[in-house]
Amino acid sequence: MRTTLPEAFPAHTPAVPQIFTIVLSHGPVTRAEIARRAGVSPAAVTKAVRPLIEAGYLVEEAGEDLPPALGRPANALRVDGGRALFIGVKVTGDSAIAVLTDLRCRIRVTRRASLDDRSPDGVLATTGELVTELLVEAEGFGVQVRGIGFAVSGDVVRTDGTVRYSPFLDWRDVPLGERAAAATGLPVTVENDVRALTVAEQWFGAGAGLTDFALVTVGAGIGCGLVVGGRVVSGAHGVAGEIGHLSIDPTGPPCHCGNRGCVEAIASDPAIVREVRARTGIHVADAAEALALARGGDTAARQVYARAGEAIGRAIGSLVNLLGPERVIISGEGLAAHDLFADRIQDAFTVSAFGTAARCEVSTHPLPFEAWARGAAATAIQSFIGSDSRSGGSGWR
Amino acid sequence: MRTTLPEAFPAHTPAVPQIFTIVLSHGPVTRAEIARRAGVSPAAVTKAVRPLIEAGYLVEEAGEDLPPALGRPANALRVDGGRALFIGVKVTGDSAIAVLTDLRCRIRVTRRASLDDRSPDGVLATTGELVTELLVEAEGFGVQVRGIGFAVSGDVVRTDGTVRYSPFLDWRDVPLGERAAAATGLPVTVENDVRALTVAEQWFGAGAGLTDFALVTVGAGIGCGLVVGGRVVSGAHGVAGEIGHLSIDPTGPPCHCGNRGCVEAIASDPAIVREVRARTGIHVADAAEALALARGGDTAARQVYARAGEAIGRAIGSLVNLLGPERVIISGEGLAAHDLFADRIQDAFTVSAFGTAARCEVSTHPLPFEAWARGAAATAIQSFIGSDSRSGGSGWR
DNA sequence: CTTCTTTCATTGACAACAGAAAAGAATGAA
DNA sequence: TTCATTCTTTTCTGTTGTCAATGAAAGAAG
Repeated sequence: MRTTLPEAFPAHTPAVPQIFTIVLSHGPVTRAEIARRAGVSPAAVTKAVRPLIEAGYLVEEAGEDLPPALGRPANALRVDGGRALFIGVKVTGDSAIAVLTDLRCRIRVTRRASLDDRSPDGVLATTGELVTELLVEAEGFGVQVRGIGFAVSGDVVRTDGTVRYSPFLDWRDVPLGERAAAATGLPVTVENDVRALTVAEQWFGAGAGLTDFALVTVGAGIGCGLVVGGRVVSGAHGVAGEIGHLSIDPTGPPCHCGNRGCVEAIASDPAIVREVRARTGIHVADAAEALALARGGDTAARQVYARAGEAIGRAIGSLVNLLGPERVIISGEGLAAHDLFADRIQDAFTVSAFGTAARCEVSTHPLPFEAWARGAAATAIQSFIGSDSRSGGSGWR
Repeated sequence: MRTTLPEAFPAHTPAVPQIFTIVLSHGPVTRAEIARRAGVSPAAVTKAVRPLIEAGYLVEEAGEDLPPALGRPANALRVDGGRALFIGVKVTGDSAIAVLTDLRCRIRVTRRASLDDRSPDGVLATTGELVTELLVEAEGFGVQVRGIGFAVSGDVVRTDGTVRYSPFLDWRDVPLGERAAAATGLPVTVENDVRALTVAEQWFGAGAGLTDFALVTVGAGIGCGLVVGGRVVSGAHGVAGEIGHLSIDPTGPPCHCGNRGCVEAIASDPAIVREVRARTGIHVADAAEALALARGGDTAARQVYARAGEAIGRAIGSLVNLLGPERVIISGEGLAAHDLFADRIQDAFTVSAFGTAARCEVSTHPLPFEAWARGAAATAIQSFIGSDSRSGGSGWR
């Protein structure tokens, strides 16, 4: 027996997605504050939030305000995360991870599976099982799952749910969204993995409330999500943020892209492993072993990490010079080596950043691997509340 | 005797600035086409456009359509540039240039003056004279000047018309807009020079109709204006596009910014002069002499230009990898040496650009020096038609 | 203990805007 | 001549959000 489900999201006035997003990312917030942030009248806020409160998506926060305030005390609003569930799926080259989140993108359940068959059929079969399991879990919460998001690395067309090209999966023009929607009967969003993670950070994470920031992910590859003027950058051809192929040193090691000295050819896990082997003569098997060697005090190995940090710092310097963001968030599995290169990143950045750009704050923000799947869920939430159509607006010309 | 002046711009419906901008940058265009581009109904276009036609800002283009069309022939609209005039002023370290343009940003009159006194008072005096002369010229057209734009290099706060810091002028926190408005009684806009030029290109130039492009200016410095998602990028702290301080080579020549191998330390006019002197032993006085030497066949000098081209190309590659624009437009006085480094720019870009980013078209687009002042006028036009408030919109969070 | 001030929230009237649908206009095709 | 097609306009209608006034809930001031 399942409790009654709330109706579709009552986004019947255009300002609703904006207002809801403000409440979502700015915690409990008063109507007056919402009105100021959104640049609309308080009356408009009152009218917009009423249906949301009635539908249960927003609740009034009792008491706990900033006590010493003049005038009538404000009633803060917050999102009741429990009124809707979402599923986010991250697909890598050899595994899939899926999370069940609430409307506030808090992870409730996590499921993983290894991926033997990378073909579209194989991936759909594996992720389909994960999704089914999570849908069963969801029944325990008595709340319906309102959307599924997929995060895939590569060239993804969000608007039509197509994976144009994914090197890791060796996919070309796969209508993932369409197929997954057909299989599950639920709304499906498909987004590039880094952009999905960026959306999650923009709304719920270290980028909350910022209009200009960058998220740099360090690990098997070096990726980057950009938020400029409050909007996630997709580029004219759907590809952007390729910070991994910024060439830092024209005499640096060759990169698989054909250029030399790319950050990815210096600071990605494979590059580090390769370089540690070359410099120490020790055949480390993977990034973990290379890291252990460096932690053990091997000077040559430590130098490899130092060099990686410098490359990342310089690349971030370039990014900051170009875009002038307020913050750069470094994340990814590669942060395991944080202690070995964090200082180098900061130093190289400080040297590279020009003028006021140096005001940009560069910080590391470790994220568990589920965060990638959480990012996928965030895109599903975005779509559910009707925010994606708007924020993707043309900004005309 | 002066003809009757049109009233203030009738932007009484929110869609007017957008629609007017479309007509402005897409030449004669039919209402149906406007509706498609703007994403509004044809009815809305009809209604929005009528007051503009009545006020004389738009006129119906007779006949000359694309002849072989089915159905009722369309009536194209175009902007009547002659119905309003604007003044654009570009201030450099040693001179000021001012242009009188029409509403379509076509230059009608140009005036220059050398700048002996760079203090705010001195600049206001000199530019004030230029503006006065142009206002006199404007009377000959029988049309009122509706706004003045200033373009200044450095950190400029457009919203309040303040020059926060301009190294060339040695200004800090100068309320240029306020003072100029008080002196002239006209609306004044103040914008960073590269961003102003970018606006002009976005509306009237090589970037017309593109949502993602970059304008790279080569000359005494290396600058860059960015348009991402249809909006000019200003960065969180008002500074962006510092492509000149992208470091291309960690072992390159030192730059005044403290880093090494910046594009500006390799490819700016002063850097080229310095390097040509060092390599040839010939004491060339300025960029023109260095250029003459290279054109004369001096191998060492030619290599300096080749290296400059490579640096620019690599920097553009970085930019394109990060932002994925549709086009990069190279301009500036430095293009005088176009024949000496254009190939190198293209080659270096092709090597640096990753994947689909390489689809980006890199083209040179020589602009006369007045173009900088024209950019300033473009910002005045933008402000006049009420487009700046909108396009600078928050895109929330 | 009242009264004032301040801020937040709500209400109802109102104006503006955009969309839908239908009609009209102007052409080529059948 | 009639039809099909496309562009443009008109009228109507519903939605949105602002305005201005009002109420609510506190602290501050006398």
